[in-house]
Amino acid sequence: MADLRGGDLSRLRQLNSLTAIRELRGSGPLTLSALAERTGLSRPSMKEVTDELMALGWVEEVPPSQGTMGRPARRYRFRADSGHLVGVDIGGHNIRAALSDLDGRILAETRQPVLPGAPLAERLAAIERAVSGCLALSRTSVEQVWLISVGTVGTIDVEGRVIYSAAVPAWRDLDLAGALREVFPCQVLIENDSRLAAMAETRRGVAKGARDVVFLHVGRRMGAGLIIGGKVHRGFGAAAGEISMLPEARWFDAPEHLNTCACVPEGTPPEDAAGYTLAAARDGDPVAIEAVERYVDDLAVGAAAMVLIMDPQMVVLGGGFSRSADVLLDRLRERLERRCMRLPEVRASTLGDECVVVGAIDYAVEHLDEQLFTPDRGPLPVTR
Amino acid sequence: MADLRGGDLSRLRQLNSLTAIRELRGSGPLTLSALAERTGLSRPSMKEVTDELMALGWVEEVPPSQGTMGRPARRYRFRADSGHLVGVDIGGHNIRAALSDLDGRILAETRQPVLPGAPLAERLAAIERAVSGCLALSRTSVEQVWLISVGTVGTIDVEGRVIYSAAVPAWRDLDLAGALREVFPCQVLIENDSRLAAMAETRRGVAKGARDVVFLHVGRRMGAGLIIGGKVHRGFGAAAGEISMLPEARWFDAPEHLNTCACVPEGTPPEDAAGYTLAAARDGDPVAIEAVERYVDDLAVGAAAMVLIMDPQMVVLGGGFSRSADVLLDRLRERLERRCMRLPEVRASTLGDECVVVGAIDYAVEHLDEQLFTPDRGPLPVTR
DNA sequence: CTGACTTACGAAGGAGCGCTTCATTAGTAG
DNA sequence: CTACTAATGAAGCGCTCCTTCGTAAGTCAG
Repeated sequence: MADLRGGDLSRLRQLNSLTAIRELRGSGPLTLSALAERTGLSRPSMKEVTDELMALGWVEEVPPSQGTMGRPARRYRFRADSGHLVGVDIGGHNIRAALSDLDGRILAETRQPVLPGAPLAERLAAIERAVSGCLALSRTSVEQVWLISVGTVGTIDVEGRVIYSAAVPAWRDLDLAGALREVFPCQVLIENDSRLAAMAETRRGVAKGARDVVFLHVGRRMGAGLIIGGKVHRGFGAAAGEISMLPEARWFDAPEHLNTCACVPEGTPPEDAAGYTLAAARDGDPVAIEAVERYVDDLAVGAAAMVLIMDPQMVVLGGGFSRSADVLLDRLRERLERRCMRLPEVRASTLGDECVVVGAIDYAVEHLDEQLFTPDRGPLPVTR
Repeated sequence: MADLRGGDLSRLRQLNSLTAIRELRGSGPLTLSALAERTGLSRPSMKEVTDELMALGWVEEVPPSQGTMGRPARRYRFRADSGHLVGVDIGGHNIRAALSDLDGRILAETRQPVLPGAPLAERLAAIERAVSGCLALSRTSVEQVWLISVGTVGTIDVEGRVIYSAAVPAWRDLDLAGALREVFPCQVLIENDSRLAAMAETRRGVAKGARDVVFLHVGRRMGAGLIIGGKVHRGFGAAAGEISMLPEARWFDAPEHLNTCACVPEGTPPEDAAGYTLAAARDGDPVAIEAVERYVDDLAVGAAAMVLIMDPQMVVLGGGFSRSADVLLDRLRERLERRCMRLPEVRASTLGDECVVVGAIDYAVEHLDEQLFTPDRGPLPVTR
């Protein structure tokens, strides 16, 4: 039930302006006639609307397309460059940042390595360096950034305070949103990284267009993100997807099967062990295959729980181990098939390491849209 | 992002009419001034809207309230009696039906006993008897019924075809919606009964107002229904909530702890065994308590999985065993607290056996609202 | 290069909806 | 009976969108 409310005449104009913007955002430059047809308005009215939007800086004219019959029509397009969005991925070893326009098109990316045990101040400084780097790369000033969207491990409450973070202990109880707001003069959004990755996959990855998606983060730690009805599902206490806490789901220690496999040569750094096992399994090493089988056995229990409870359209395998999806996918499918009523599609992430940053951007775009298209908050800033 | 679309001037009127209807439905009879204030319109405009709605039969005038200062204001109210809704609960042993007005206020209820093994035709006949009974009780003709909403065990696909039903094998592959549509000349909705019970609890039961709710059906069979964002969550293949299929969740055989308890006297009919055990546990029988502990141990695993994955605001315990909620609730809470990051509220259903019928009615109301308040489908039938 | 054709533009006039304003009406309080 | 209160109903205005028309700016055929 949409939040429709009638009202003044001016409200009707507002509604029409917003539909126009939405159409322009959705499909490149459009002529007046095309816009009129899509929005259902007459051409003269459409003209008035676009004139207003141009004056406000939301829309601009582009050169008419040539070679058509008849008088060339003016074309208009959404000014995606009238503002910018920043996405940040705060990982254990790396901090990634990306800058995008208002359509979520990525303009620049940077990465700042950081030691897992680095103190708080150092981490925050690295975040600032990563973001500034992006801005510098595309010659954008920080005032042009409308929204910063951050993904990190752990659970984050509604106000952007970190509740719990196993990977980055220093994060606990930190008012992350507040700390970032002091550095960057704009709105700050914080979300769990698995949820943002899930978002990215449904917006531009392998699950594009799906409404209900379960994203499995398989890597040195296990995590999950849910998309329900096309939107990120946070849960009442922002703790949705934490199935790895349940011993019976057998997720928490699952990676140990890969880490402690006998096939891993002595002296291998612990963070490379699992990767080695997966590679060995691909090459047919029976010991490694045995370890992978046991790993997927465990992975499938928690995954089946999520599938049975949610009945999603698709399960997406992401995170570090998803590089070895060829070794994992069929095995996971086979086990899910056995346990679930209806086997959803099971696919591997296509976005790789950028998954979370890109998801942060997509999350920001969604947030922006929501502000834009929610009546009573009115078309946002004007002619920046 | 609301489904806002601008358009014609008449569209604005439509929007205003709908908000007026919504306000009137929400809070009893209202005067013009009150309506105007709530919708944001001016009084003269409001008058025009209500005149139109009266002409269409959606709204009627009621006598003005007396004893107020100044000229008594006309009062208007939504004509909830201008149409009717029917809810049906197809259980193993009973078929319940209820008739309500368009606000979901229940006007009549009936129950038809039916044998678990009854053939298809007999069951359908019982449904028809139950519904006709309701109509007769409140002297309503079948033409006045806008919507029939049915709850049943098993999974039902989008078109109303039964995919799977453990309790009623004859149901399998039956086009239930189609069969009912042949008998009743109106729209037919089919849903899983646990989901409808969940709906009832969030609409008028113990979880009223909550947006994310997990409903646990505890009884001779186990089931679950999810409410996410205030709406029933079906899942992509209408199979959401089927966690009892997962052996590791330990739900499927959980009731056996109660059924086969040594405390149950020989000769007790099998359907009463669990109830006996629960009652004995309440009275302090240590053997029964032991069985209940084991039962809740199992129940808590699947429940914890749902809580960890969804992070709901509330868990509602419903179904036959919830009559013994006093024996179960604290034990369940204690186990969930141990397993989950954040313990949601855990409460017992307050609606009892009528849960599913009432939920069916609520589901019908929601469906109606959605049709009503979704633009482009326009205010439904006129002056019935 | 010219004329026919196609398509878009822009201005003018009209209808619908909501707003404000003001005199009128129907009650209660003293 | 009079003063006061609050709703009613009618009149006039402004905004938004619509339809209709003549005009402008291209392409295409000869």
